[in-house]
Amino acid sequence: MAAGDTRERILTAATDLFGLRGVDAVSLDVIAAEVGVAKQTLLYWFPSKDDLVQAVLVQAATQLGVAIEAAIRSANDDPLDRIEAVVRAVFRPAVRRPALLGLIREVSRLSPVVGERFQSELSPLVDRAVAYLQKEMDRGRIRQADPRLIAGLCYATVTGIATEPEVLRSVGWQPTTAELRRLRTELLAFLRAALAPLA
Amino acid sequence: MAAGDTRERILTAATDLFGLRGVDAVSLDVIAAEVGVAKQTLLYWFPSKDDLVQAVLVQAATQLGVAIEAAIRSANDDPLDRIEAVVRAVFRPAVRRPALLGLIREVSRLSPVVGERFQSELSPLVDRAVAYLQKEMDRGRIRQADPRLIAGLCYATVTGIATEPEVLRSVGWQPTTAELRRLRTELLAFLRAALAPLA
DNA sequence: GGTGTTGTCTACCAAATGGTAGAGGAATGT
DNA sequence: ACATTCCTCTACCATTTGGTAGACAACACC
Repeated sequence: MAAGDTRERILTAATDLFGLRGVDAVSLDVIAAEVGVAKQTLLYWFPSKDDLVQAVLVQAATQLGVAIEAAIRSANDDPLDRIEAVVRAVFRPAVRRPALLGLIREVSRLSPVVGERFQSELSPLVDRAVAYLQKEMDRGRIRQADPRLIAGLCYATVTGIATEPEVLRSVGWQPTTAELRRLRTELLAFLRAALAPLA
Repeated sequence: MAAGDTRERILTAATDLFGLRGVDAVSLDVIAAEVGVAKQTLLYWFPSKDDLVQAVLVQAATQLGVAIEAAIRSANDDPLDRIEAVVRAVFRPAVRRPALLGLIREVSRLSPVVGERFQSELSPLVDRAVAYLQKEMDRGRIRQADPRLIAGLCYATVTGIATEPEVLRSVGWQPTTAELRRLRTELLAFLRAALAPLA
């Protein structure tokens, strides 16, 4: 077995399970069983459950950051196009692995030290986004508003819709490929309308 | 002590604690301590934790339904005004007791039977909302789109923003009264822009 | 006064949980 | 050949959790 392989597999399984059922609801035994390894092996790679949670969050934040970075670089200058590119970049992995965003929702419940660590990992990204929104508002290319709250609202919309399929199911939506594309289309139209400068 | 008082106090404490920390993270002992009563007293009123969770959810859904119903009746005919009234009605209790919406987010993780019970409690409300959106789209008073997904998107935005104060804190937001009003104002402007018919 | 009924309690339990102790196998370096 | 380091394991433990058993007091009904 290749070195580091076990660690990787533990991280993957933990990300899926934590995101799906919540950190508290998933025991080390369950993760160990999923990976096919003894519990002590988990505790060898991650000395405590908190350490494992933190590693999962940091990895998730890093992957998210990379995906967003790439999306921004490849998009054209128009802010709505740029935001659309970011949403597309986030939407794809969020749907393929709903665990990832679901996990972020958990941060508030974790021990403060883990939460702070995660937040410090993410805050440069957030600051940049807010500054960008402010700049484009000044140029009149998106609707005038509080850029901090606009960032929060966009985040809430995207995260909420990507992590609550059961809510959509309650309005008769099914997670088929076609319906997923439709959802993404509607989400983007929704955000464009919400952000476009008033005519 | 008045009859039914204990039961009421258990329900209230359980709603707060479940919504704040998650169902799995809150033990019966903690709830009992919060209420100031023995654990067995909880299990007298609610034979199992699942029963307690279900009671909490049904009560929350009922209260939500009543608040929305009242808001709709008192609003004027314009659909955007009507939606604003509903959001205001939901926003107020959600902020005063963030537990309530936070709990609804938990439904997907609970035992299927509890989830279904809750959904059947809520689905008439949802169906009505979707039908209403469809009607107003046909009349051209809100933007043409899939009414089911628009309902989901509005829900995701409101719920997300009301239940994730730590996300807002990461953009420098503080939960003061003034900031709360500002948040509500921006949320309503965001939704109005997202839903208004294209010019 | 006796006989339920209702509501609360103390005492207890089996299972699950996060974590410790330490053995052992397999590479690797010397 | 031997020691060391790396990785995984079995065995165990203290604590916590949801839940049971049953005592006890207050009250109602007759």
